[in-house]
Amino acid sequence: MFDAVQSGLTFPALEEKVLEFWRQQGTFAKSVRRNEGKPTYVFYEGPPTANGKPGVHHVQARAYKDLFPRYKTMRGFHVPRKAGWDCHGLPVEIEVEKKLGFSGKKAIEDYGVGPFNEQCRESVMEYEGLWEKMTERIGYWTDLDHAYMTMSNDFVESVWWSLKELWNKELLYLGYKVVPYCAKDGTPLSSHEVGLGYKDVRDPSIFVRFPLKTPEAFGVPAGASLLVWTTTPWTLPGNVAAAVKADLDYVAVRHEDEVLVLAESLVAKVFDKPVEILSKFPGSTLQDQPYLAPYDFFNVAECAHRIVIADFVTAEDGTGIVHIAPAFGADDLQAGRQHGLPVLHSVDSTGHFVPEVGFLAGQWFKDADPLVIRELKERKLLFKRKDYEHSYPHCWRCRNPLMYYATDSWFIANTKLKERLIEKNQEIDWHPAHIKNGRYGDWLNNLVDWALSRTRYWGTPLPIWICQACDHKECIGGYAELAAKATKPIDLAGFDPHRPGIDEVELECEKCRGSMRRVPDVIDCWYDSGSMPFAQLHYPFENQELFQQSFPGDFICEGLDQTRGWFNSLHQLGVMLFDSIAYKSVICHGLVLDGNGEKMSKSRGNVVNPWEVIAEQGADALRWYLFASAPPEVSRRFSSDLVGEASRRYLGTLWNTYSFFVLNANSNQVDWASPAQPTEMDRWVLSALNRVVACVTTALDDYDPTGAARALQEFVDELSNWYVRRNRRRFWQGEAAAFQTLYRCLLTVVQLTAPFTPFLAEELYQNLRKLRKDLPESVHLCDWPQAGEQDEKLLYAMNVALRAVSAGRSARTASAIRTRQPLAYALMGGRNDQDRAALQHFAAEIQDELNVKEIRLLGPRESFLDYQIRPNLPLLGKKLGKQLPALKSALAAANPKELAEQAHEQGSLKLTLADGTVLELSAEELLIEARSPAGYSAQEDQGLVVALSTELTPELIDEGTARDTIRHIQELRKTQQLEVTDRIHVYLWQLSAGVERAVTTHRDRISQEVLAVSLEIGEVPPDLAGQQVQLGKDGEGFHMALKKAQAGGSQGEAAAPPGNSCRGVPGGGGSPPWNSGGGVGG
RNA sequence: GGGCUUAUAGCUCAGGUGGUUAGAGCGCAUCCCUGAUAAGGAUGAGGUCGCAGGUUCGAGUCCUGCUAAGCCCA
Repeated sequence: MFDAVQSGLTFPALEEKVLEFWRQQGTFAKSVRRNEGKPTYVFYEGPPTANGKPGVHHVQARAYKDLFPRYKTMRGFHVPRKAGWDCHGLPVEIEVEKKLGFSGKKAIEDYGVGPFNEQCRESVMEYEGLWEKMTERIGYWTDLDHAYMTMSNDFVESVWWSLKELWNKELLYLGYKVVPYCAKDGTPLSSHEVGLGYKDVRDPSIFVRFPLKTPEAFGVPAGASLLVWTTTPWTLPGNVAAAVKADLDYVAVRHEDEVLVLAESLVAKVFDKPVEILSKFPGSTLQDQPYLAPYDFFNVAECAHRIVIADFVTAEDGTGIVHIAPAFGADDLQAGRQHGLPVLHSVDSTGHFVPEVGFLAGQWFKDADPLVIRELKERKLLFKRKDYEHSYPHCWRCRNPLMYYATDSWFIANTKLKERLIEKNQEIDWHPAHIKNGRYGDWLNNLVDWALSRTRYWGTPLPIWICQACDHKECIGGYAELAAKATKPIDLAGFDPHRPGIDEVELECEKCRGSMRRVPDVIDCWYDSGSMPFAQLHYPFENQELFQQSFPGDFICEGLDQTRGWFNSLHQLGVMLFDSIAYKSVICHGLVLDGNGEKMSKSRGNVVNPWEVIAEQGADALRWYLFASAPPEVSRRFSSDLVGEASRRYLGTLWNTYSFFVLNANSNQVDWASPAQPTEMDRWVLSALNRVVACVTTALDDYDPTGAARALQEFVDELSNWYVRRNRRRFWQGEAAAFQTLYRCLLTVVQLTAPFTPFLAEELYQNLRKLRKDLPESVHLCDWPQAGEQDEKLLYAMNVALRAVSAGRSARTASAIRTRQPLAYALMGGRNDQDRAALQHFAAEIQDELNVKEIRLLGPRESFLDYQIRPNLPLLGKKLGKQLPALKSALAAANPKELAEQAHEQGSLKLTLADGTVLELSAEELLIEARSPAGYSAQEDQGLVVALSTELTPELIDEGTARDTIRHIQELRKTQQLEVTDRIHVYLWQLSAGVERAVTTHRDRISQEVLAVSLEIGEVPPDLAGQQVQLGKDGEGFHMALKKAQAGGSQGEAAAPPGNSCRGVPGGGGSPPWNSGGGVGG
């Protein structure tokens, strides 16, 4: 029938087997192909760089990236999945530099850009093999054979096309960008590199006088000066303006014999002694006031050396007046751009002062501070000087302090489309939702133009050529266009668009026939990744129709840190090129932390190797943990133990249930064909199944993998620990309805779990499919299950029953009477009619589970019950407000039993408060709950009362003893390693009086339960070793022995009832007498 | 320095619109059950719900401030 479930098989080994099956069957390709022609669900792969080894955090992203496409495939969508690799960028260059032992651009240029870029090209895919292995092993289905690569000619050409589109829309321009710059190495540093080199240093901070030219204009005495603060004295020769904040208050003060202007709130900090305040005005008053520049080495147009308004000015340090040198600060440059100020490069790109700066010419910028200070002091412009310690970035290679420096850069004027970008962002379905108007919304609101240039080597070359003669500029949008305009022929067959080859290509200027050369920059590699929706298809040179169908994408998923990275570049390019969003839904996942909650990083050495976890727990376990443990956006701690825990709970339970099913299905002749009459339990579990189908579907549609996983987990737990456990006897007896029900549950769960744990799902499915050859050859080729009807009343009733059982077990424990000992009856009461009906409905299940012979349902007015009465706060809170505390104390003082009776009889009751107020309350406004009656072992849960009668009769004691005996014989069967189906001869002797009575009375039952063909009482077997059994009670006990009966012997009379065809299933005769309890009282 | 996020049991996490005794799993201790058995169940210990104020009859939940951690930006 079904393949026997192997014992001792581990999940990792099973997964390897499934992988082989998928490989042989080509299951992934089939799953994509089967929905061709149906609506497409578009997934975009955010390309990783394969020049590092994949870690657990990569597995995390890939788990989600796999889940939703698998789900959508089962929902009938066509889901092509193209892999991709990010190839360009500084990280690649740095890796190669490390390998070659280089530091700085000069070493690269000496080595040769050509050979260097060749090294980069190879390095990019250094660990491709490892990535592919990992991708396959974790079951991430993606088409690696047709992966896009951002360095391929086709990809680069599409990027060029898009740049030309922007060029034609006049969105590309040349400007300055302030970058952290190492003057020694002659290179800008990435923010990552800057972060590597912070050091605490001591720098001068100086207060300088900028004499005002016309202070009378705003009522300040002639001769007054601005008091300006700076921590970089060397930038003062580049000064072009002073900035103030418009809504900050400024004052003119008299200090000794001079008048100084500064922010009011900083007066006390700047001056040691009290000063006289002459006048006060907002910063806006100072706008455009001219001042005498500290230096006039440059011939600056009229626009400079005046006061400007800037938002970034604060009143926290200094004087509230900021010196502006646009060449040496991002804020400065921004202010300069806003107010049309010139950029003075008083220091050149090697870090030395230019010849124009007289006394400083040729000085290294950082050595100039003391010289400037001395010079200012001589000219009496220095007001005061302090030293201060701060953390300042240094070059991680050469240890020299960095210079913030304005360099030439090409920009994308995306701020022109700012409103549209913000508008379109509203269409994106962000997960978590707060990113939309939080982190990403803020970013868009504070948008600045995108600096595209990178003065590096390994990247997409910027396709802009400039005429050496007339400065005419041209942007090239494709290779054919390039070949047509190049002065020398280009062989497009062997063409490489990368540096340095492309640098050699010259064009003829269409304006002056002069020679045009390419600007040497490469572009920001974020632009590459943002281009992937069209560039992966070589659009518009090919695949025009395909692109129309696959843009925008339905779903993308990357780390939260990509908000301003890939998520942003995609959105920017989508809006700028196509006036569209680029993706509809996005999951931003959090970080994977180590077991101590620390970020995993190479330098800390706490990176968990995913291979170890996979070898130990398996890929499904790892995937399941990632899905179930926390929502994607939450950073979670990670350890192999946590994965193991999640795996035991879900995978283990599901496996157990499946294995139980197969074991029993194989040892029975189950009638699978004819529809069997379901029991109430069957109907319940099928309702619960429908509920979980609906729940998982809704959660996945809402991109909530954790909600889906947890619902699934809860159902599997209920299925195993309630449905299967309650129905074990039905399975032993081969009852068709039970098998058909469990089969349906397992098959459906296997389909539901297929996108989450694809390996286990496949393994179970292949075996379950043996019954139904009409099913597809793989679970991943199945349709997603449809949710059928749910019987809400039944679901509610079972919930009540489960709570009653739980309370009953609790009462059992408290009674100190073992569960094997049957009890005469249990009293049960509910809060309302609905709960009481539920208890009645499942009385048989409850009494069997608790091993009581009868359940007596308590009516609402049982006189011996205690009651507790509490206000129904959601109702009364609104009605009474401040009177609530008085009501509570009145209720506490009253006799709850009398009040309950009054409420039951009249439907309402009157209550007198301490202040004499009489309140009339309806029954709904109070929670009247029965409490445990005295004299019983009772437990109560939210108004549900379960009280066990603890009085034992001799008959009950005998039944208990008989069950004890059975239990010990079964134990002996196990220790003698008999098969479940083996028949036995049983010998009992030296029985105590109680045992003898019990065994004699229940002799047939005992025989049936233990599959005894004979049960000898009082006879010592001649050649068998006996075992003594001591029952817990005083002196009760017996000796026992058993031996296996010969097959084909005189079996049957005691064990299997005539006509029962099942092959040796314990308890073939149905329920034992202690489970056939009486009816339901009440 | 700014923005966003997070903070609940030893660990991992739940706790719509404020409401009654703050829950689950794991771990620990004790016990029960036992042919799904390397499972299952019960009980217990373990919480000032990060801290401090405020609003309210009532705050884990709403408001303000602070602290810590993380991410992004400067």
